[in-house]
Amino acid sequence: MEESFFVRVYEVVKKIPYGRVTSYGAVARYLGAAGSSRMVGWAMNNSHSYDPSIPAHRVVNRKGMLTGKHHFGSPDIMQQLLENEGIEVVDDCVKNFSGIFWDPSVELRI
DNA sequence: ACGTTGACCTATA
DNA sequence: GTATAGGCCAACG
Repeated sequence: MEESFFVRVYEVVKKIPYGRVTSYGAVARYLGAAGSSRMVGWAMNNSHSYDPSIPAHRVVNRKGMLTGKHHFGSPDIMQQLLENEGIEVVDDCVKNFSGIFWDPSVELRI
């Protein structure tokens, strides 16, 4: 299975449970590409080209801040989607981030 | 083809 | 504790 790094990211992101969020670094580390967190961001950028259904809104940066909200077509979509799942978002930052944080390298345990 | 940018993270000063 | 630098790999100009 020679799945590209991007595809790997998509698979993990789609496995994120409801009402949970994760960070780019966590996904990158789970894929064994710790340090290449930027590639995860690029993967999200191309996510619409592979699978538009990818919940990229559940992926935020280390601070829990919605850094890529501007890439959803409208900067409000990401926050709306998160709030729709019961996630409180204030000032473009996820509340109780550590509480709803979902780490694939811990939950999936590879 | 080269240079810069990019939805980031970690480390050092 | 805040600021700056480095690194990672791929795509865009």
